[in-house]
Amino acid sequence: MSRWEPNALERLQRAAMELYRERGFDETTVAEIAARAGLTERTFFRYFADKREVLFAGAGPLHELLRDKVARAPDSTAPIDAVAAALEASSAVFEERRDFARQRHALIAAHPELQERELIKLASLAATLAEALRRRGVTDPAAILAGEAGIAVFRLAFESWVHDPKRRDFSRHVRESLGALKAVTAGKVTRPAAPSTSRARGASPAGRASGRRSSG
Amino acid sequence: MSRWEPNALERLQRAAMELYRERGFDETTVAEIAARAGLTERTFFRYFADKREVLFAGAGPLHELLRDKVARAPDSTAPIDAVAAALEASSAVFEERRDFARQRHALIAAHPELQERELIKLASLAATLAEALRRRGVTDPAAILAGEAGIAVFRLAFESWVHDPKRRDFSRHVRESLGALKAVTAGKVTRPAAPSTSRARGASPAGRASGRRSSG
DNA sequence: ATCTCTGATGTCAGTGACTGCACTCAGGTA
DNA sequence: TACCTGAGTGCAGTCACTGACATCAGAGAT
Repeated sequence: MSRWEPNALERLQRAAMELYRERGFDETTVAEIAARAGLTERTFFRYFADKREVLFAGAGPLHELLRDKVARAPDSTAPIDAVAAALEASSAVFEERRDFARQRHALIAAHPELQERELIKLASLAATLAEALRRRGVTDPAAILAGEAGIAVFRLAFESWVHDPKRRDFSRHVRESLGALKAVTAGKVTRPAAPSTSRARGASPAGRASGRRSSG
Repeated sequence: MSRWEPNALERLQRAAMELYRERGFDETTVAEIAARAGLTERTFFRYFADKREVLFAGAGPLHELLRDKVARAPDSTAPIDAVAAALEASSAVFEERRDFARQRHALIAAHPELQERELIKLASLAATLAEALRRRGVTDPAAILAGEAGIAVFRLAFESWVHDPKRRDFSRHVRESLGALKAVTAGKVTRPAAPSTSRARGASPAGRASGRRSSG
């Protein structure tokens, strides 16, 4: 038997998530989180750098997974496709905890200060992807841009996955978003033709959200 | 004669910039900034929501410029190119204050908490671009992705512009970065051939923009 | 000339995030 | 037995940020 309950870190994360959801991020104090976890404020700050970080810790395995998948892509694979394959492979990570992911996403969406943290974490993922590509010999503007593009795809895919009433797999949303990105950057997407009966939103395989030029 | 010195906001911004550069962001207190501007801490917080915001206020005109340029692009222009045209048009804004932009950029690069704020401001620019595209009739996954892609281009262009020893125009860096993005998302960039004569193939118009770093 | 209203600023007294430093104490090891 | 270590605690302090209220020059009204 040890002196303290085990899993202090997980207890803190759980307590924080509960309290942020119950009464809001701003209305929750760190002391309250610590108390619910059976610890003190001082201990909270030993585990997490600040009040926001408690929602973002633990991204290490995701970084490793992406690094690994990019490294293992066939030699002939283009950078953007190696990145896409890595993102698709991360599907399992999210599918496993769909509900948690949704709750966390809603929380972040409601608080700008949490969005800031989310964005810098995503930038860090982009950097991981770029670095993995460099190890494959991809040179720099391309490596950086493939990483950034991958994260743009990831964000859009995540958003539509979270809200997908059909609960289709995350990897499917990644493929659709990538298709949409390729169409957009190829200049294949334009304004709709004059009558504009377009159905907004949604996310088809995305390729043809297009007509061909013109209209008012 | 008015009761107070005019331009309180500008004085605060200038004082903050000076102090952050002189002794670092963390080592500067808001009270010190206010004092240097001849005001009190309380007044600082009337002008800026927090200690970071003083470096980011005043983005309104840039948003308006981008919105306007996207709106005015010819009907036949593809979304990604309308966005690129808007970014190129913003060149003047940066060229006018090259030194200030460099100093500010160095400051942000050295402080993660400032990067967070920078990222959310860029996300807001992406949203502005996406909204301007929607007004042109572009539907949603495409509008969002064109906005995000534009910001990825913007970031890369800004970075290489700031470090460009040849001091070429910002708009030129935008064009090069856009070319690199198009090559990457078209899958035209791959690892170098076996003998590795470096220089990734197919990065056509912009492949070798900003060659800081290369491969790994 | 005085009156009043307004807007920019100041004063003051908080709250709570975060930090440095010294301390406790069960369990393992020499 | 004595010592060390690792996980957590206690405490005092700094500073970002806020709400409530006070001040006071100048503009316009009377």
